[in-house]
Amino acid sequence: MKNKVYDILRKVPKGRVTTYKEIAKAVDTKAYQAIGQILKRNPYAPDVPCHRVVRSDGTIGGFRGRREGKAVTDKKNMLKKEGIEFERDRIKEFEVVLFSF
DNA sequence: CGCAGATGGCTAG
DNA sequence: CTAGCCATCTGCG
Repeated sequence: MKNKVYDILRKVPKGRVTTYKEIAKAVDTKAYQAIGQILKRNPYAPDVPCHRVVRSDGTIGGFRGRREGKAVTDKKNMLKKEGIEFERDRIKEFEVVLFSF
């Protein structure tokens, strides 16, 4: 199923983001928690833009868990370049850029 | 190669 | 706010 997760996530267009829950639903899995792990240790770094995945409330989520602050800035910068505005560590137009499968 | 521990986000009270 | 849940990932022998 994780394979599907990657596949789904790869479908996310530039400038859009998704939530762990949405992915879980898309892959027919209730363990959206596992998505966090998958993205954290994203083995498909270039194929799967894990930085486009956020929490259900618009926060970037576990991306700041380990590299407190530094990685966050990086992700935010990447998303910002794609046209996603950030409010601190939360997405501003989250509902707008939110991509539904 | 196999097992166990730990992680990560969402829901409910 | 805290605790629990499910699926996955990592480390060690």
